[in-house]
Amino acid sequence: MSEGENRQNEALERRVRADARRNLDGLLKAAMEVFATSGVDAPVREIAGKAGVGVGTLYRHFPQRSDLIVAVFRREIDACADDAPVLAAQYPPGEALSRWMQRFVDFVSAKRGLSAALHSGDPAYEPLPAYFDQRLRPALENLLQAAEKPGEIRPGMDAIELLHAVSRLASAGGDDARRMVALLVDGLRYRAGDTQG
Amino acid sequence: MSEGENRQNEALERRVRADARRNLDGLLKAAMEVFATSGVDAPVREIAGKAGVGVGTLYRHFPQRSDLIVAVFRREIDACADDAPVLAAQYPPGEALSRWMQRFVDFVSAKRGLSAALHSGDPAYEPLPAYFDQRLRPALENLLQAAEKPGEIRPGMDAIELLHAVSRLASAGGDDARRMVALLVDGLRYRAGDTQG
DNA sequence: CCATATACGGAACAATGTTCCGTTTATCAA
DNA sequence: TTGATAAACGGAACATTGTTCCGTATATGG
Repeated sequence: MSEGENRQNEALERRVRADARRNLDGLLKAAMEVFATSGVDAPVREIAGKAGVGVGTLYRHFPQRSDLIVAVFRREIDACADDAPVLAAQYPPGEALSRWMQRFVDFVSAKRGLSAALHSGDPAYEPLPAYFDQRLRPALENLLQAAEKPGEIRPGMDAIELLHAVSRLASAGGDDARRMVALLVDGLRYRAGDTQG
Repeated sequence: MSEGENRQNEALERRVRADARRNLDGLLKAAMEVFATSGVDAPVREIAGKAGVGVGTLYRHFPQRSDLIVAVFRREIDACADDAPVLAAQYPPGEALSRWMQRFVDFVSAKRGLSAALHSGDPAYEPLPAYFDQRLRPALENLLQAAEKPGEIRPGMDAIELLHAVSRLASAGGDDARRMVALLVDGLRYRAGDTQG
């Protein structure tokens, strides 16, 4: 290959058109707003309308409805994961765990439809649980290990399993969700230090 | 009113036609089968087809899709409630509670879509949670009270709240669901006998 | 066996996800 | 600046599914 052709090895074949990027951003913004008010089941046309584009344009950027939902939720997951180390540095292990759990509950409760998408089983949403696990599992694992060491909770709890369970409980929303998650965490504490059956 | 008109006070105005009853039964049977294989989201036409009737007939008996779903699930709830007193008589309170919970988990897990319908929030499904609560709450309340008395679990747990939480966890299905519910029940045991803060 | 209320079947309608394609336009190079 | 062209756009059209409507068929009671 000639050096001229190779300049900027990636992004060689023409950069994305400005209107395309504009519309993609507008669609994400519109979708976030619509999902927040009407829920994730809102008609595609409503989102396209709010973004000021045709449905064809929407489908060019997000080949399936679910792709748009996934794109919107993806960016909401990071902030939650990043809070884990902060709380770990700020509180004793057991309390850091409790607090992050409540933080997580509030997050899932606020995003109506996240839990449903997560547990739908529909392969179209598969990238969402994948990202969810990849990002949140290490966060929770660190908290669990820190609390295991001094014997505050039972050892060997699987982080993914716990994460999924809590996200299910969280979908109830409100104080019920918070109480039930607290109860579940208390389950981790029950007979935590036992060595005999 | 004359005594002649009053004979058999209810069912006075012409008894239901035999074909109507036949079709209603057939629809329920078909729906149960279809729900079991294709899930509760299966098209109405599939159910009508399997029952050998037109969609008009289906809608005559079940004005909304959800009414059919509710009708199918309703009858599945009773058997579960009736097991509570049996287990209570057979095991010590704490174990009876654990065992019934697992029984309940298996029940909800088996009926894919029950949990979703239960927690959808759609007013069309309102009769379902209502029946669910009415039938299962007393069953669980008795188990809880029996286990509270000897101090095996913390007092004051709300049966409905617990029921809803467990049905959410149960929708995961499989061993994960069983483990998480067991963990939640252990939460009830954590510091059960404490009297000071 | 007739009259009639009841039930039936399926075409038609409405809402919504998705595809298609003729039209418009941003980008690049001359 | 301007023209060629690949890329993106818009929205009509299509497919699927819940629901309604109404002309037709039939079970029931006399």
